[in-house]
Amino acid sequence: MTTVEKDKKIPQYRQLYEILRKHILEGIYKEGDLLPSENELCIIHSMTRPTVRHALSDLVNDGFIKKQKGKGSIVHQLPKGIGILSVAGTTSALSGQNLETRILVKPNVKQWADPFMFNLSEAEKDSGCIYMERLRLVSRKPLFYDITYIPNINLPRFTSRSFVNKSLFDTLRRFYQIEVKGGEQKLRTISANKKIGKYLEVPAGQPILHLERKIDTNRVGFCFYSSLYCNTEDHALFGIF
Amino acid sequence: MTTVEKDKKIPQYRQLYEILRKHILEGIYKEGDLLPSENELCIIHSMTRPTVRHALSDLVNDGFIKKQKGKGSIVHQLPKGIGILSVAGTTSALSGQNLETRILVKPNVKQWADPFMFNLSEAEKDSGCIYMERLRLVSRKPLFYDITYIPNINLPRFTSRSFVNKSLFDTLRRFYQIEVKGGEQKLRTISANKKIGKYLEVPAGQPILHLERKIDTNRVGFCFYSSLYCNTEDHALFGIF
DNA sequence: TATATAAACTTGTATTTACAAGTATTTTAT
DNA sequence: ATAAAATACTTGTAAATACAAGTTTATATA
Repeated sequence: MTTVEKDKKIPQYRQLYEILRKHILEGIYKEGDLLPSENELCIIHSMTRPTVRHALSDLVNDGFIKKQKGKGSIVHQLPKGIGILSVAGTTSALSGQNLETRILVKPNVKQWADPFMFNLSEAEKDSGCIYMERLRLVSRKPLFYDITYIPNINLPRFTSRSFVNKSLFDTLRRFYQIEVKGGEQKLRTISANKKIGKYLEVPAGQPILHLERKIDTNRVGFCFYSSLYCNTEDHALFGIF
Repeated sequence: MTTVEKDKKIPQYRQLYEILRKHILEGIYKEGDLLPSENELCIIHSMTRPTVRHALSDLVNDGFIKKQKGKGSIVHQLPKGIGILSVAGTTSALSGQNLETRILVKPNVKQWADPFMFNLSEAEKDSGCIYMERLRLVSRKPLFYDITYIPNINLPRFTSRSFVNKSLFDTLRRFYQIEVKGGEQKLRTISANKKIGKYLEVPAGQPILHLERKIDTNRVGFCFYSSLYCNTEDHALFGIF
């Protein structure tokens, strides 16, 4: 009963979502394939149709499948992602193996920048922020330069954790039970300055994509923030809407 | 009973979605406000909770509200949008009045470019495409340069319609009963070349955001495509995830 | 008065049932 | 053999119900 106990708090629709998502990413269901019908999924996983439909609805929103009335759920293979971002490789497919994370500035407590890219609550301002800079590389080439700002609220031992080749999201989820729910982002293009050019290994003046993102979590009032510079020369960012 | 007949085919959850969306955009519910509770909405609109929750779920996905367990649905005012895109003004708020659409190349039937930015089906290739170029201006300043590709399948009189200051989406919906369901997009940054610089009124070499988008509709197998160049100097693109 | 407790209210999850509408298949009639 | 009609299967919409869990408000207690 341990497995049941472990999954006790995870909703059924979420469990099914994770299973199907995993199967799609593993290639068990390939692009264009039909998923089992909703009624079949009900029987297979001992759920009712609304529960199955909740899982499928989330898969649609995350771009893994599209649904067609009268036909079924069609797999819509997406490029692999980095965190929330999906990256479409123009040359080679992106896999976990040629992906590397390098820490430029280790997590340390700071004051918030003023003005900040998003409006901060008083509680956030008062508590200060944990600051870190990371570089994401794909096939040895730097792709993202990411500055992360996390409110310093009830995150014991956070600054001493290692983030090399580990997802920040995973760390937050594993050690602090913080789940990413969604967020908002602003997109701009800028010309690489000296500093960004150095990190992303591009000449100054090259057009760079700048994302400012606010990331919401399941902890009420707890968001974190990211300023992300991306070189889209070889890899386009990919999104669905 | 005409109004009832007119809305006969529109699902109840969609009707509620449209009402609440309108009220939020009109400012009846302002940022941070709580919407009526789900049970109140049930009584007000004579629906059951699953129907109300369907509407609210769509509003969450489209970024109009966020929900908090035990509290309610909180309005999350977004910048006004252009088509699917949301634009965040850095200087002044964006309103419908200072928005202008200019036709650069009137709709005309063409062959598809080869290679095309997305994979095309045989049916799409055979039928050719309707091509048009438009410029979107905000406060007299060009913001988007948009090249649109629409498969020439069963769209009588399309090339003779006017699109000045009219949404392409509205035209497709009104005259052809085609509704936009969603889509996918690739984001890149480029340096403005001479042509794009001329249209967007920026010096050549300026960083420009390039979006390649495939837009799905309710007509099975019918998508259209857009290659969009955006000057993000004054207005950032805005998105939720 | 201040604090702890209880109640009321809110959204989240889940089941069961029913029918509508689009798609695919099978059967039937020509 | 072909075409039309019927059938089965699929997703879409919707109601009624129940309980869990988080938030707010009201109440009782110290």
